[in-house]
Amino acid sequence: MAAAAGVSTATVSRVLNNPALVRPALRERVQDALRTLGYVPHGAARALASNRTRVMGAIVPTLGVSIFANGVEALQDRLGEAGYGLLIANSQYDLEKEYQEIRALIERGVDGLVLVGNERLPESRALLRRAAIPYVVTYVSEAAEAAPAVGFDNFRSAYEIAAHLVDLGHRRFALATSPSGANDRIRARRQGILRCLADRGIETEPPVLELPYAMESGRDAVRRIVKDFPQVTALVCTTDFLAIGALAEARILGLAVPRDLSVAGFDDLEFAASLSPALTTVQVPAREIGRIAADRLVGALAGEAVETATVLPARVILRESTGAPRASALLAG
Amino acid sequence: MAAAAGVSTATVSRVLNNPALVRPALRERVQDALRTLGYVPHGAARALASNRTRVMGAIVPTLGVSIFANGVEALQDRLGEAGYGLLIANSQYDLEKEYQEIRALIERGVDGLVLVGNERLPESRALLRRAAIPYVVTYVSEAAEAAPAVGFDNFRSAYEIAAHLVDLGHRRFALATSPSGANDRIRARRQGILRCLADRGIETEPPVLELPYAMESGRDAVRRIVKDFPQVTALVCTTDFLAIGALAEARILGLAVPRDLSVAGFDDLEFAASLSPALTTVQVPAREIGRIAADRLVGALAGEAVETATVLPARVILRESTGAPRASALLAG
DNA sequence: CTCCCTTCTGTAAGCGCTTACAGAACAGGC
DNA sequence: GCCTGTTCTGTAAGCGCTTACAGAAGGGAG
Repeated sequence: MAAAAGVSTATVSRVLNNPALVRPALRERVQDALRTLGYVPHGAARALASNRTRVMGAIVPTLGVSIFANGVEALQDRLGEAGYGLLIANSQYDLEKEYQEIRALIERGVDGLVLVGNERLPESRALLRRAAIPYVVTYVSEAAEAAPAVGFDNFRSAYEIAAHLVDLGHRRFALATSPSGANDRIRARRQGILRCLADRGIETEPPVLELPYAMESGRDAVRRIVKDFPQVTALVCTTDFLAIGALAEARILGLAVPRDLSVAGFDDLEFAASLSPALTTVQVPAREIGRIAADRLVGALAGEAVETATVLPARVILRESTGAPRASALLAG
Repeated sequence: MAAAAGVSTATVSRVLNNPALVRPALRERVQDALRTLGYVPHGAARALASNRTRVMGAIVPTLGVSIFANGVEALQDRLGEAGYGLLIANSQYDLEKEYQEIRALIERGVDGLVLVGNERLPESRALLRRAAIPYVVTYVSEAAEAAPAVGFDNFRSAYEIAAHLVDLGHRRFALATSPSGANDRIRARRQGILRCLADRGIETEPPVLELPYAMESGRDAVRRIVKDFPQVTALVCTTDFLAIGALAEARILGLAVPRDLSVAGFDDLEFAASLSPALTTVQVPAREIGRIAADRLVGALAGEAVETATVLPARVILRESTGAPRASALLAG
């Protein structure tokens, strides 16, 4: 390659990495040669010599949940624009697996890392510290570690959606949640809901149904409510998945939503708006999170000062699945 | 590191890559040192010396479509088990962007590549040829190139779902499809449907509505049908997204599904089964595709002979959104 | 025209591994 | 105990780049 343009490899390298260093005439000669030869730099050699792989890593619980899929897509788009690649891995909501994946990504030499949530094994933190690479924690509003956070306030949004239901007149609640082990986002949502009810003077302790992460679980929740907690008029779910299942089961059982039962979700999946009734839920700024996480990482590598936390708005979207409870329910409550 | 165990770097390398070459006693001494020092190999140096990055690349149209998100997740899982990482990129259904991403991934030195579909720029093919890395094309049932295919038969499945509707007694059809440019899968589905209708002697040429890929488009389709093609009793969509929008709009307009209008989708998204009515659609084996694509790539690098094509079953799932047309419609048709 | 200073280009030393090759260690046969 | 053959380990040469350093080229002042 260098020979073809009659220059040294050093000059070629400069044309590629810092063209301003090379006199225009020479630069163009090299660029021509580059083009006609269809030269493709050797990434590994570059990485070894420069100590930068130009690849970032991201570990999300699963791509099967669209807020993560969308976040990763936005992350990749932005990183691509900045000249970085993206290595991905899934933790499956398992801290041990997350540790393994962090290790694997560090070994592959990622320049930076995007993680989800604040819950992490001590070994993971140690690994991160030793690797001395920048990383951001996402989908949460504050970082428990030195890393900046990019996300939204799960507690607060959940609090607000519960408040909306209280304002509508509901007094008897039930809560359906996916497993909260190793998932601080879900725990924050749950706590936000319970805290709101407590603050608003709801005296009846709401049943909390912790169920597997699946639509089927939402159905179970409704069956349980009908059977064991018939006074309940509002079901708050910590994810849309559960809420969608709940809506489906309510229809099957002949419960009118929201007249007999109000249902609220969280995440605002694409389908939430097209359900019948359309689902009241919290819109999660997934793409925004991905985009900003990319910027933070690229910025950190460029030596920018890091923000501690970027808290994005997560709005409650009022739709048809929540409404005032029936008068009879109010009396019964 | 080597010093800590009192051996040469060559021996350490052997312990890591081919332990059988090292005498057990020495091997353990080295492994101990490895552990206590928390040694992490330097990926780029390894890649440079061995000419293998242990990273694969995948380019999908978008992660926002869950069949691709699930496929990528399964792909990553399997590759991870085999010791490979996964670099991802999105083409956004744009062949030019796909070319750019292929180039970027090759430059990063991926050992193999997973692509979607058979439609590709000549430049992309040239790049792939020159890079001389194995790759597989997915979500299609045959490869137009030297690469093996891992997927299912879009044409055939679409044909079958159309046949189901004809069997139910439908004679007036409409077709809603997402953009088919740069998307051979969608084109195959469309052709499968049209071919079936032709084979079955449906004489009225069905209107084909090509619309943007969005739920909203499904709504548009139903409005168009009501307005311009009132005799239509069956709407066949090339993706569930459109079908779900169609179902939503039908409800709004007071059309009973399937009595007034049968609606069929394609993809079997998670929600398809929970809609009301539940959607008749084609189940796409996304995870299976990801898993097998990983195996093919890993196998090719291990020198295994390549299969030409792996065609997985994609079953039609009959649910509630399709049924016999009203008698009056039949007469009108 | 010479000298000095600035700007550009080439030389060469790595980056941290893998691996061909050669030499050391050991076992077995005589 | 010596020789041969086998098994193991060390030596050293890269892998294809980047970059510090030095040397060449060019420009202006005297």
